[in-house]
Parts: sequence; C-alpha cells; structure tokens
Amino acid sequence: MGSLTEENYIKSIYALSQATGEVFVSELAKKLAVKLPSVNSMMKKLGAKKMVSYAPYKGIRLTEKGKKEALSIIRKHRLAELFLVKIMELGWEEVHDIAEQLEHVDSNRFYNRIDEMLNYPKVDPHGEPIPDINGKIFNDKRIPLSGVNEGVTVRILAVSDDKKSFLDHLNSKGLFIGEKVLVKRKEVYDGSVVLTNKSKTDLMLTHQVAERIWVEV
Amino acid sequence: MGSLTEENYIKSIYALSQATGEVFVSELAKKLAVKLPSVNSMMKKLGAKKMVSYAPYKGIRLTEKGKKEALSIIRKHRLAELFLVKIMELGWEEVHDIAEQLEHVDSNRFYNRIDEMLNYPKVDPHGEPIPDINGKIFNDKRIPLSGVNEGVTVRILAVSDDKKSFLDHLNSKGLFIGEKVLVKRKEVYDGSVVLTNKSKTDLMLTHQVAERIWVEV
DNA sequence: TTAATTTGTTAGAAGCATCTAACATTTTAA
DNA sequence: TTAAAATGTTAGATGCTTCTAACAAATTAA
Repeated sequence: MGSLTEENYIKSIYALSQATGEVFVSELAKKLAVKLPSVNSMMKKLGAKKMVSYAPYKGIRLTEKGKKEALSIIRKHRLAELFLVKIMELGWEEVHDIAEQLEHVDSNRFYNRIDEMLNYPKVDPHGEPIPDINGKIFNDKRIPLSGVNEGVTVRILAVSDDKKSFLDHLNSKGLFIGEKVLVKRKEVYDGSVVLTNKSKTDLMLTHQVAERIWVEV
Repeated sequence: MGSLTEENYIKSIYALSQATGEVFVSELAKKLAVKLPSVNSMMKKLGAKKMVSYAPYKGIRLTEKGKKEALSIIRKHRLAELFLVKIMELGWEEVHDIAEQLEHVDSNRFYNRIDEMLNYPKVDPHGEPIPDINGKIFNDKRIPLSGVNEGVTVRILAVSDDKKSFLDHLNSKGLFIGEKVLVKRKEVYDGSVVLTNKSKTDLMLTHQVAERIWVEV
C-alpha cells in the first residue's frame, strides 16, 4: 500500500482511463485539482513503483499491479458507501465524502465484516459494481445512456459520478436507479438526449450527464 | 481541525497529562515513537496555534482550545470502538487499530449517526467515558486498582490502555469489565497486587498493569 | 507548412514532519 | 557544590507533495 496521495492518484487514473485505457496528464491534474508538474512527478514515482507505465508526452496507463491496487481501493469505497446507506441509513447523496475517507482505512477485518454484513453485495448504492476480494468485477454489458439509439427503452443501472451535485441533479429530474426510460430523441448537434419516463413526462439531459448514466436495454 | 499528525500529538498530550496536567517532551516522544526534536518543533507549531502552552525546558500543557480538540478526537475514537464492538460485532481487543484510523474521519453526520445508533452511550467497550458533543465527560469517582487498600473488594470499571497486547493479557488472566475482585495483598516493594476473584483463584498483577485498571469500591 | 495554441517537462523553491549531530540546561548523585 | 547524567534545544538535512517560471514537444489552424 502506498501513501494516501498515491492511492488517490491511482484511483483517479483508474476512473479516467476506463474508456480508452489511458489518461492524459492534464485530465488527471484537473480531476485531482493539482498543477501539471505535480502529476508529472507523481507519475515518475508511480512509474518507478511499477504502478503505471508512463513515457514523456504519452498517455498514462495502470500496470496490472496498479489495477489491482485501484480495484482494492474502489472495493473499499463502494462497500463503505453501501454500508453507510444500508446499515447506517444515510442518504445516497451524502455518503460520498465519508466513503472517500473510509476507503483509506487499512483493515481487512473491517472490510470483510462490512462485506459479510451486507451479504457480499455485487453493486453499490449508485449501481456501480463492487470488486470482490480478488479484484474481480461482476461482469455486465451495460452501456452509457448517451450511447442508446432513439426509440429504445432502457433501465437505469448505475451512475458513474457520485458527487452530491450530480446526484441532486438526477433526483431533481426524478431519475432513479432501476427505473425505465424511453430515449425519445438524440440531438446530433450537442449530444443531448430527450427522455420519456413512465409518467409520460419529457426531460432533457445534456451529453455530459447522459454519458454518466449506465443503462441496459 | 489540524493535520492528522497534529491530531495525534494533541490526543497523546491529553492522555499523558491526565494525571499531573502536563507532559514532558521525552514522554511524548516515546509515546509517539519519534525523536525529541520532532516533538520540539511540533510544540512550537501547536504553541503558535494556541493549542498548547509551552516554554523551553518546561512541561507541555493543553490550552482550553487544545483540550476541546482532544476531547473531540477521543469522542470519535471511543464511539468508533463501541460501534465496532456493538454494531459490527468485532472483539474488543481488535478494534483499537481500526478506531485509531476512524477517529480522524471528518464528518459530523457520520459520528452523530453512530452516537444515535448506540443510543448516546456514556462509556466505550473498555469502560472509558465517551465525551458528548460538547466535550462533557460523564463524571465518576473511579480509582486505579493500584490505589485500592488490602482487603477491599472492588468492581472493574474500565481499562485505560486499549492496545491488543494489554487486553490479551487481561483476557488471559480472566479479568473482565464488571467483575468483582478482592485486593488480597499489595507489595510495598514493587507495587504489585494480588487479587482473588469470585472463583477463589489468586492472581498477581504488576503495578504497571494495576494502575491501568479503573475500579469502584 | 509554418505559426499559433495546447499540452507536457524540467528546474528550483516551499511547507510539512521527520531525522542526526552538536550544544545547552536542569537534575541527580558523588 | 561540583561533576555526571538526564533531558531539552538548535541547526541543518532529507523525503514527500506541492508550487511557479521557463522551456520543449505535439497538435491545430491559418
């Protein structure tokens, strides 16, 4: 296990490289709210530790070792969130910041007990999959809402951003996990999506929002 | 709130200054496993922040502000321990290291909910009092076992050391919170104490151990 | 295809918590 | 009451993570 800072870098690299397998220094700097040279020197350090593969002016990729570390942190974060919601009965939009701290707790005993109390759950309160002890993720074939064709009805499975502002935004639109929605129109121009839910209300989501919502057909 | 390091210094100062109201640099260094100059510079820092009052070659004392901070951390530590034992059903001897990490979690929501789930407890699993939100400690007139006279029967209330090795030691001697013991003999020479428990077994405790066990007559 | 823009790097400094080595003060014991 | 021992301080260095300023490479647009 590395330092708290290293853990945060690795977690962010994992999140941001999900789509293409790599991240750019500038994306990471933005996400972590640090300047480029900070990312640069941390990449040298994580490179030396074999957590990332990194060459100057090239994208950053996690090694197998780095991925394992990332999955361990993500497991703890998601178990913590589910624990806070299910056992401690806090709201799903308020648990992120607490889980952000709990994910760095170093104790197998603690996390295995949480896992047990929750009966070995597969997904967190946002619908995101929880890696098991070995880093294995429940395999599914979900797609982002932004990738669904017009006229197709889908079920909301998960959201890939658990910041309060985002969740409040979804709550205000009446969007919840498990709900079915029909993709009525997709604007080619800006990627925004118009949905109809079961109460026949139309609502518009920007591309930015739609790509953070995971659905299944 | 200060840094994690500052919090640990303040907590240790509080614990070590319980008896006399002050601590020496060397005691603190030993407890925190750092060298004297590290303590020295941290005292300058905490002095500047008005958390401790400190003059060169003199003892270290917490200010009112420092005490408030200490009690807030102790509250979180003890609530965490009780939560881990009562709600998560972990053993009292294994929760210390986890609580040591949880005590630094910054979330009123989290700790107030724990307090609520435990029904606003007054003491932790070791019998130590839990300060309330305002830092108030349940007032009692307990004494250390090392201060009990020969022939007196007392009830064990608390232990003031929650490290695994200490608790294992007590468990192995068959000593538990709530139990009654008779102080059969006190050695003037080394301060050791011979006890008889209800099953009439004699057992000897060193002074070092006896002074960490709190009892009431 | 050159110039402008965006993106990334290096060098050097700063704050934090720690250390070792050298020195100072206070306490204890001869 | 002086010498020895114990305790505390200062100075200066190190590793960690961050920063600004200056420079370099890659991409984009004229």
